[in-house]
Amino acid sequence: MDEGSKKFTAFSTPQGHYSLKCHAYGASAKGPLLSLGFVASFANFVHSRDRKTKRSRIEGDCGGKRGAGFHSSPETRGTEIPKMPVARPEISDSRVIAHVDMDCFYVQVEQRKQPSLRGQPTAVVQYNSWKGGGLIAVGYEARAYGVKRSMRGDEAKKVCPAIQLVQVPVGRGKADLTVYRDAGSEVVSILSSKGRCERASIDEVYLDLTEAAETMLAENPPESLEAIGEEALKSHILGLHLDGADNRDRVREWFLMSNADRRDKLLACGALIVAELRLEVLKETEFTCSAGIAHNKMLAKLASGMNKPAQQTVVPSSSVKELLKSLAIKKMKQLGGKLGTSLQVDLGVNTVGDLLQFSEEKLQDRYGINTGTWLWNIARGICGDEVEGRLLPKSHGSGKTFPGRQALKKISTVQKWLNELCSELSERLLRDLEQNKRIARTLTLHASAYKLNDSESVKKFPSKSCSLRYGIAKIQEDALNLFHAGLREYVGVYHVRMKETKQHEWAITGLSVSASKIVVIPSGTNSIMKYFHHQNQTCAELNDVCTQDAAPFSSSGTRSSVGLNLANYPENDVFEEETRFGSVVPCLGPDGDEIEDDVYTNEAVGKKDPPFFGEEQSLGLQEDTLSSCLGSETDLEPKLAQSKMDFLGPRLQSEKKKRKVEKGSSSILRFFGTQDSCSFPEHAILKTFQESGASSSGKSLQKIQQTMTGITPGMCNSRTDAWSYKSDEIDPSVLNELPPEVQAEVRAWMQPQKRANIVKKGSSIDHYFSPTTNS
DNA sequence: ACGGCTGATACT
DNA sequence: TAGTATCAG
Repeated sequence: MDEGSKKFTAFSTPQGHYSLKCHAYGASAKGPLLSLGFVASFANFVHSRDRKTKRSRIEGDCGGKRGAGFHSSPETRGTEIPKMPVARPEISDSRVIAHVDMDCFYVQVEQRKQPSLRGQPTAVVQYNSWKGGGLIAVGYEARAYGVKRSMRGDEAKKVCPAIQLVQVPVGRGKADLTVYRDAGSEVVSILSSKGRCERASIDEVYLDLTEAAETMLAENPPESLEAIGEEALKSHILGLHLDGADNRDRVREWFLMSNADRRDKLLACGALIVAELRLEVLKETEFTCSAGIAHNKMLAKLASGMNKPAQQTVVPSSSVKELLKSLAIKKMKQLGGKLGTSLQVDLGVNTVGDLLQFSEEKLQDRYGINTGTWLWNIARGICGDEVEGRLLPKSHGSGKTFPGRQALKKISTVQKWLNELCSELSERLLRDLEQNKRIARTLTLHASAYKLNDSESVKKFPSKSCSLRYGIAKIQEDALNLFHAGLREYVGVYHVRMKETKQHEWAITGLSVSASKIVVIPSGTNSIMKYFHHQNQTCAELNDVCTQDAAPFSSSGTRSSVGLNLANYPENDVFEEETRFGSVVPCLGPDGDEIEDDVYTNEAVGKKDPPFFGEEQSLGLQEDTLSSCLGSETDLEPKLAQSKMDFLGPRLQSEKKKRKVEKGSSSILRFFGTQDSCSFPEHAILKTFQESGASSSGKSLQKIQQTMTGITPGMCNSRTDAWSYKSDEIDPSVLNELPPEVQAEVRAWMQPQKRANIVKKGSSIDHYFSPTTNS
C-alpha cells in the first residue's frame, strides 16, 4: 500500500461528498446549512461509518466518553504520523457553546493582589535569577511594548524598561501555582451557574448554554427586551460588517433580529447570557475575561481569542466559511503541533480553507479514519465535542525541572526534591479530600534524565506508578521507590549490578509526581473512613515493579526498600552537586545564582524531617474496598449542583477588597478536624497529616492538621462502627452543614451519647479556610 | 539539555 | 493497567 506516503493525485470531488452528505442530511431536517455547504455532522458520521469505521461511533459517542480525543495513526509509512485527534459526531448543530478565557490571568491575579500594578505594564515571572526569570504571563500594557510570553525577564526589560515583573509564589523550592488555581475556582463558581461547565484549564472554561438560551428565546427573546445589555452590545459579531459610526446600532440590530435565523437568535441569547456572566465575574472577582459564543467548542474557542481583552465574539453559522477560509491551520486547537506541521509539509495545507480540497477519504487514508474525518469536519466548522460537566481537575501534579548544571546526580538530592514535590502534592490532595471529598488512587512518578557516559542511548526515563497512600511520608516513600524502579530500568540491570560504578551515569533533569484516578467518595454507608483501610502494608505493586533484578524490597513492607535501593546506587560525591541531606550546597553556574536553590536550601534546612508516626498510621486505601463501593464511572461525578457549593475552592462573596471564602458544607473530614479527641478504628487518618505541618505553605491546612492532634489511632481492624468521639464537642450546626447522607451517618455515630453542643458556631471551621488576606 | 509547570486525553 | 505520547498555554 502506498496511499500513506504518496502524494495525492486524484481526489473524489467535493461535490461528490457534498451530495452524499446532503442526502443523508435530509434526514436531520435542517435548513440553512445547506446553503453554506455545511452538513449536520450526523450525516457525516454515517458517512464515515460507511467507510469501515472500526467501532460503532454512534453508540460509543453517545453513551461513552465525550470530548476531543486522540488516536494514533494506523499507518506509519513514510513520514511519521503523530497522535491525532479523533472525530466526534455533532449531535446538534444548534447548541450554544461559550468559551471563556481569562485575560492574562496570572497577571490579573497579581494585580488584584497588588492594585498598584493595575494599568502598569506587568508580567509574571518565575525564578527571576537566571536572565530575569521566565515570563509565564504578560499583561496587555506590556504586550504593547512587544513583550512576549517566553521571553526572559531581562529581554522584557529591554523592550519595556518600565515593566513590573512579579514573581510567582515559591514554596518548597519550586513555583507554587496555588493562588492561580484558587482564583480560577472563583471564576468557575460563577461561570458554572448558567449551564454545564467544563473547566478546561486553570483559566478557561467551556459552557453549554443551549438550554439557557432556548429558555430565554422562548420566554424573553432579545426583541422583547427594551434594551440590550451594554456589554452585550459590545460583542463582536463575525460577519457583521462594521464600518465606523453606527457599529453599536448594527450590533443592536443583530441582537434584535438575529438575522431571522433561529440559530442566530440562540447565539444572541447566548451572547446576552455570557455578557452578564462576564460582568458578574468582573464584579465578583475583579477579573476580566474574553469569550467566544458559537455552535460548538471549536468555534467558541477560536472566537474567544479574537477580541481580547475583555470582549466577546459571536460566530454566527453564516460566518464560519469565511472565517476558516483564511485561518492559518496552526491556529486550530489541535493543529498547533506535529499534526499541523504534517498538514503543512505533507499536504501543503496552510489554511483551514485549504483543507477543503481534500476528500474525507484522502484525509482518512493519510491520517487514519478518525483523524481524517475529524479534519474533514473542522475544515467545515463541524465539531461535536461536548462540554463536559467538570469543575474539578482529574489529577494533581507537582514537578520541577533541573536544567543544565542543576541536573540531579545523586540519589540523596533526588530524594530531597521528591520529598518537596510529594509534600506539595500531599497538601493538595488533602485539600481536595477536604473540600471535595475526593481521593486519588494512583501515584505516578515522571522523570527526565540523560546519561553521562552512554551517548548512544536515548532512552527515556520510564514513568512508574503505584497505588496512592495518603500521608506525606507514605507518598514520599512510594515516590522514591518508584524513582528507583525507574532508574533501575533506565540505567539497565547491567550497570546496576556492577556496584563499583564509581561514576554517575545519569543526571535527572526533571521530576514530577502526580496523583490521578481521583474519585468522589460516595457519602453513605460507612462514609469516608471505609476507604482508608489496610494501608499499613506498603504497596505490593511497588515490590513487583522493582523486583526485576537486584534486591527485592522487603516483603514485610516497611520502608526498608529505600535502603536497599540506595545500596544499588553507590553514593559518590564525585560530582558538583549538593552534598548530603541537611546541608545543601547550591550548584550554580557562574551566571546563575538560581533562587530556587536558595529557597530550597532554606526550606530544607528548616524542615523537620522525622515523620513522627510509623507507617501503621498512614492513610491509605484499599483498592478492592474502593472499587466495590464505587459504582461505574458514571457515578464518579455525582450531584453537580451541589458540587458547585461544596466542591469548589474558594468562592468570592463580596466585591470589596476583603474577600470571604464560602465554606460550603463541611466535609466529614473537616468535621472531624474540629474535634479534640476522637478515637479511630484504624489508622488515624489525620495524624498522618501532621507530618506536613512543617511545610511552609498552606496555613489553613496546617491548622487543620493541628486540630487533629488529639486524634489517636485505635485498633487496626476495620470496623467503622468502632469509632468513638466526644459528642459534646460536636456542634450541631456543623452537623447541619454536612451533606444529608453524611449527617445521617454522623448522627448514627453520635447515637450512644447525644448531648448538647459546646463548640461555638463557626469558631472551629471558618477561619481555617479564610484566604490569606493580603492587599 | 532551558520556556516551567500543569493538566487532559488516547492508545497500546 | 501501566506507560507513552501529544497538545495547550
